[in-house]
Parts: sequence; C-alpha cells; structure tokens
Amino acid sequence: MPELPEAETIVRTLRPKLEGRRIMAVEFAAARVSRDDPAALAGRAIVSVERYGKQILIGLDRGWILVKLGMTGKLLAGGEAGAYTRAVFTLDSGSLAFDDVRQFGSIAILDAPPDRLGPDPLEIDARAFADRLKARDTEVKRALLDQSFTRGVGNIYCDEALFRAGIHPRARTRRVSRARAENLHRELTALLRLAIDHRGSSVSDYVDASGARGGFQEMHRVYQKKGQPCPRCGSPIRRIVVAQRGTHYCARCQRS
DNA sequence: CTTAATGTTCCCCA
DNA sequence: TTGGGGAACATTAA
Repeated sequence: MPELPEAETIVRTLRPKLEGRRIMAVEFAAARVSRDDPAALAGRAIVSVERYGKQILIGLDRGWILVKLGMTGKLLAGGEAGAYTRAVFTLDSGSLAFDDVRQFGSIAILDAPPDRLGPDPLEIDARAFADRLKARDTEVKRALLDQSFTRGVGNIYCDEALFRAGIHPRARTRRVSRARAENLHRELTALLRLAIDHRGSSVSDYVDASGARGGFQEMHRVYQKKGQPCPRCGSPIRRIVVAQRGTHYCARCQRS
C-alpha cells in the first residue's frame, strides 16, 4: 500500500493529530503485528511524527515507534476498531488504529531511531544518486526497489520513474551512463514530489490517516496498464516480471 | 481454480 | 561479499 508519497501524505495528516498527545494504552490485537510489549508505551508523550523511507516513525519523550505498513497497512486517526484492526493506541485525546488486511505490516518499539536503510532519494543530489547506482551491478529495477539503495521507492514509482527516464527495468546499473543516471534521479524526484502534491496513489485501498484517498493513480502512465497504448509513442505497454514483481514498461521508449 | 496485489525477509546457490 | 532465484507470510478480488 504505501510508498514514499503515500507515507509522506500519512505523516502530514497524522502529525497535527498526534504531536503533543500522550499515549494512555496500547493494544496489539494480532500476535504477528509486533514482538514488543505494548505496556512499555503507556504514559509516553508523542513529540514527533516523521517518515523514514516508506515507514512511519513516531518519536516519543523516550524511545520511538516504527510502523511498517507492508502492503495493506493503514494508520487511521480516530478510527474505530474493525475486522482488520491489528493495533489500537488510546491517547489522552483521540485514538490511532493500525488496520492491515494482509498482515505484512508490523510495529516495533525502538530505543533509537533506525539508520539501516539507504538515503532518502529526495535528500541526495543527482550526482550522489548516480554514484550509488553505478556502484552496483544488477538490474536497475532491483536497485530502485532495494531499500538499502535508496529508501522509499516501491513498485509503482519504480515503474513510473523508469518510464519517464526512458530506461528499461532490466538495464544493468553499471551500463547506465552517468548522464542517464542523473536524469533518472531528476525524473524520480520530480515524480515523487508530484505524487505527494496529489496525496499519493490509491490503486486499491490506500487512504491517508484521515481516511482520504489519493489522486495520483489518475496520472500513472504505465503501472498496471498492460496492453494499453504508451502515452508517448502509442505502442502497447508490456508486463514482465522483474525481481518477482509485476513490471510495466514501453519496449519502444525504454531500451535495454 | 488460478493469478496478482502499494512489501519484506530468509534460505540456498553461484 | 555480492547478487539472483524462489518461497514464505495472509487475504482479497478478478
């Protein structure tokens, strides 16, 4: 469900509702949602709500909460418990529900903020991005999906960025010229910013913390558009599998 | 009945 | 050490 633009939208809608609140009690309704003891969160004050790649990081007066949304996770401010509610945070004013149909999401209680993932693509420059890309020897799509390469890009924005940059998803990272690698960074960051402006993509059931859908799915050019004409040249969009993920591209505009 | 879905993570092999 | 392939996880919708 969430990639960088969706996580950013969630953070923006969640922050004003959470910052300054105090956690009264937390209940993990499903065993697989967390390995940590929710009792450790009782009494903690929420001081910040940030995005870490495609994850949500909640800063407390002592410690941190890291929410991985997986494929179908939702953080809903003031949400009522439903059939897929996996965790409930009761606050001094209001509440927060973590709903997750497929249960690929999880919640971790940390002593220190995470630091293991790669840089945020919006925070590095084109040159640093190109350096990282050319340091790898793999398919470009694999690199973009690898959260240790850069954090926040998932299947939708990977396919859309590669289309905009005119790069084949199976192109080898080392064979992408520096100019094209830097251009990929420009296209990727412009795409991510535009998607944030449109409050993310709701392709199935993504909603932000207020329950509102995004609008960027209307602007997708190749993702989930197999057989439809390429918006640039008209030849049919193809679907292949790369890194075990459905991959959409235009064979004419994106050469290997 | 089969396939695919916004994501990780782990194990095995080269 | 790096990278690829495949399976697994759980659930729904087409």
